[in-house]
This record gives sequence, C-alpha cells and structure tokens, in this order.
Amino acid sequence: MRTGELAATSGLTAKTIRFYEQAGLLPEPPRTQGGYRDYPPEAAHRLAFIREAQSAGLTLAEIRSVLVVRDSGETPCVHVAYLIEQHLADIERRMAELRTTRTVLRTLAQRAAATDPSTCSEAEICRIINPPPQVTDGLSRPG
Amino acid sequence: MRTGELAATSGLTAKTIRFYEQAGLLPEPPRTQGGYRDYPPEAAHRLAFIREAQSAGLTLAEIRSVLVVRDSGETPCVHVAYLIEQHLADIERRMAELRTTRTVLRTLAQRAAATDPSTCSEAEICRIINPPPQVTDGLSRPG
DNA sequence: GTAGACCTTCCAGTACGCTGGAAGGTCAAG
DNA sequence: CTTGACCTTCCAGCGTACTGGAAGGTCTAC
Repeated sequence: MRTGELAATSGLTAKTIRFYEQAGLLPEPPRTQGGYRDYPPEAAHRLAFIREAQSAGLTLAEIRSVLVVRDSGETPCVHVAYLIEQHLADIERRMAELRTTRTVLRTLAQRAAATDPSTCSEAEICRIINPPPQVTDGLSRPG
Repeated sequence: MRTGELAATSGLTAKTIRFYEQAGLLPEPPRTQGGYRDYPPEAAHRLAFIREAQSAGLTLAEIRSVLVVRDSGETPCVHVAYLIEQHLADIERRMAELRTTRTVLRTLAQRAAATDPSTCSEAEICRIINPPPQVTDGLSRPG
C-alpha cells in the first residue's frame, strides 16, 4: 500500500504520514523498486491508534512514548494509565483557568455595557479594560 | 526612565518591553545621547493596560488593534466590546472541547482500571486507548 | 584605566502539529 | 513520446509570546 492509499484509508494526508514517520510514530516501511513507500496493512491500524490517542488529547510525543513501549514488546498499560491521569489533571487545570478568564471577561462585558464613550478622557486608553482608580462620586470614602 | 527601570516598575523584562515596541504595542520612545531608550511615565500606564488586557485573554494582536484605535484619537469602546464578546464565545467553545476530551479520558481511565495487561495480544497496540472490536463474549449479538 | 552594571542590535530558538512549495523521479495510459 | 497522477526529498513557515545569546556600546565608580 502506497502513501496516498494509506492516506485515503486513514483520512490523513500523505504529508502527515511522512511527518509521522519522521517524528518516530510510524516505522519506516519497505520501499518498492522505484523508491515508493510500501506499507503493510497494520500501518492503517497504527494510524487509527494515533488518531484515537490524539482525540483523547495526548500529544504526539506521548503517543510516541506509548508506541515505543509497545514496540519493545512490553504492554504500555501502566504508562498509558499514567498519561490519562496526567491529562485529566491538566484538563481540570485548564478549565479552571478558562473559568477565571471568563469571570474577568464577564466583568468587562458588564462594564462595557455601562460605559459612555464620550466620558472617557484622552489620558485613558480604555476604561472598560483598565478603568481609572476612582470615578464614582467622591463621597464613597468618609473623610 | 530607561528600559530596565520601566521593566522593574512594570514587572516585565527589558526584553519583553523591546519586544512590545517591535510588535507595535509600545511607541518608540526618544533616546538619550548614548542611544538608550528614555520612556515617559505614561509608558508604565500603557504596559499596565497591556497586562490587564492580557489577563482578560486578549492576544497581543488584539491589544495592538485597541491601542491603534486609541492612538488615532478615537475611543475603542465598540471594538473592545466586540473583542470581549468574541473571547467569551471562544472560551465557551474551548470549554466544550475540554469537556468532550475529559469524557473521552474518563472512559479510558475506567477501561484502564478494568484492563488486565496479560490478556493483551501482540497485535494490539494498547487496548485501553484502542480496544479490539468485540472482545466480550460472542453472545451479545443474536445470530 | 578598568571593572561591572546596564544598554544596544540582531539572529535564532522554544513548543506543537502539521502544511506549502520547489525540484525532481516513477509509472501507467494514450 | 508525452501527459498527468503520483511519489520522493529537503527546506521553510505557520501562530503565539516571548527568551537566549552573541557582540558590542555607555556610563559610573574606583
């Protein structure tokens, strides 16, 4: 099976397949007389595995590490379980970050809705994002 | 105020400040006789604005677009409000993606917990990530 | 005059997963 | 023989926000 055919069956591009080989995810296949890559059927399986792993959020480097273990003849279960836990933790972290940013943005959205552009001074850049220290009324602090 | 001093007051590095200038976020300051940058006090304000905007998740390109509007003498409110809405939508999108990936990973985690490595065949890469089509019992489908 | 802190410019690299393009070889059909 | 589809290699670039380092200039203190 040549590169283009494997690309068609796997839903990737020929470029990507060559890139995976160069990145150590796909072993070098034998070549035809003309120098064309000639993949065995298992290559499609391997690519399917890579896509599955990617959809689980694993990086190519991590996927490669799993494949290296597997290619050495060992079962990568323990390693895979570790990667899964790592990624779950990572996702929680990133979701927390996004929630924080969302809170910031919602504050800004409210401020935007309440802002009258004509009251902005030239010295400010944008009071929606970076409001002046105290613009309320001067009575809010006793003294 | 020289670059290092501005860096110290703003909490950035001198490198970053020069990078911002090159990226069009900070106007070119006047130079001393020796060729050193000599920032006016407003520069610190501008950097504070940039940091605020960054913490709201705006990219440097977006922040620059706001600054360009502001530097042209107009108020960037409408533009800023638009960016805020865009980013809120973007965050929702990304959180949805993360939730999807998390679901995938949780499935994998369960599978990992239920997997006995010794039952894996050599033909599989990792049945946690990419399980064989039907490994249950052969009775699950009638016929 | 010399050490050392600070500044300058310019170029390159980081991570990530590809993608584009140039220049050329292979193979089957007409 | 030529066309055209397909393949090969190699090099470069994308986007993001910096960061590192080299090679050299400036300024102050001793």
